[in-house]
Amino acid sequence: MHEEATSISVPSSVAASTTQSNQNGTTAAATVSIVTTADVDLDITPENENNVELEVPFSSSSTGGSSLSGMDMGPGYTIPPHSASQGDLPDTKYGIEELCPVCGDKVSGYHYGLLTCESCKGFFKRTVQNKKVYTCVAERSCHIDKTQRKRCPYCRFQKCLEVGMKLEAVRADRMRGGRNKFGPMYKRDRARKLQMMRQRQLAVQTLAQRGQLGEGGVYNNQPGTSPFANIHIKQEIQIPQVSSLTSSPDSSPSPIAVALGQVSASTLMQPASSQQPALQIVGVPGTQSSMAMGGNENKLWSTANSTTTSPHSLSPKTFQFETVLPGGSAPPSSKISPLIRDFIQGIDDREWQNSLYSLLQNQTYNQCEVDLFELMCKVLDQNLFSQVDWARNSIFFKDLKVAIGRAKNLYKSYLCHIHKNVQNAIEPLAISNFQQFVVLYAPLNNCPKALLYLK
DNA sequence: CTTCAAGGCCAC
DNA sequence: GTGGCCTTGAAG
Repeated sequence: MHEEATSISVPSSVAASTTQSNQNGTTAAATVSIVTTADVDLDITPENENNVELEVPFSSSSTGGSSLSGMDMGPGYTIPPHSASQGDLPDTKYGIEELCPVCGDKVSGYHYGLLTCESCKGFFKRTVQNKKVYTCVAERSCHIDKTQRKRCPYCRFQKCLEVGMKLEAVRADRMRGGRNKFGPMYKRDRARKLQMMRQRQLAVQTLAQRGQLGEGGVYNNQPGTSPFANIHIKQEIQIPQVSSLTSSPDSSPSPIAVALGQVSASTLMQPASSQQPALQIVGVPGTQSSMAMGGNENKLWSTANSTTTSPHSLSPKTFQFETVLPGGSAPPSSKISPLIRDFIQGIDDREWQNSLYSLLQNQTYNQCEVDLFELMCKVLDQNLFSQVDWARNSIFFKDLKVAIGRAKNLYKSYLCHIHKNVQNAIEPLAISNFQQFVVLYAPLNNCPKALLYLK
């Protein structure tokens, strides 16, 4: 599709390192793709060191918001409050009440790679099957929602691609029925969403009990609400949008953010492509773009339609803070709320502090709300990437004979680092110790290993 | 057998 | 061209 080198953004929980592998797994540089799924699965073998896939339970893809009552499940899907409070699954087809990531309409099922509405399914099918080439009369940044989706097919199709609808799922032979290769992905995504929902309910119940029992420190004055809801800091941070090609049903918000109600209603209509801060990744010919199309015919059409690259998805925006940070190592121009400041200053690792400040100061963000927990997750993500990079560049790391040994060491190191640096920062914020943080966090991510490492 | 994600049909 | 509903057929 985009044969020229293209600067794209991907979520920090999706990819790290320098380039992204193509479909054949061939890539010039090492790739670390991180899929936010259930358990830790570090596959770092000598054979595939240039294409390392990590399945880790951590993600910083949360966005703002703190409502627990609405049971927001992330961009595009929600749990009705009544269902959440009753601890039952909502009476919907997928156990969740989901919105189309393209237009916000009600989804009808998985179509071409992700949950979309019937309308966008049909639109995507017609566009790909008929090789339609649209043009935008405006600036290729038209807002797409349920009422305006017919206005600009160009931007609508662009958004379809951005949120992760897959061109290759449209059959060239138009064969009806059957299943395609995405079946297992749909199944896993469905299971993961249900799991997230259950885990979030568990977390809500746990936190509610903590509040009622008076264990929530200074934040237990409202029984039934999350202490994290009270430390939520409404700051406007702008998170860069990411490439469609990195989006998938796996690109949902962080379970912890979901569990703690940090995904606000204002983000529900946002596609997965605009969820989180990103690493800038420079695509190379035949890597990112080659994922989208199948045969030569499609490539021709794709090339002809390649001007559909959305410019607005790359437009940087600055972030804003509410209060000015007095002194410290933060840049003088930044505005940081006291809680964020306290959190950062509580970290006894100068490098970490600086990376946090630079994260806040230098990255380009889309508008969304951010809170302390999200900030922590971002740092943890970045730290994991750093550890992976460091480990992979270590000559001793290559000498480890068993891949799982590497993975365990890496993950253990990661958790120890978290423990060391976050404990002091968390304590003043109502969590009595880091174990409690992990006790909350690990089950949410189906990661009992995290608990083991801390014992 | 059921499920469900494909493509097809057709009123609008 | 759109979008709701129908039909199909491989997978489980």
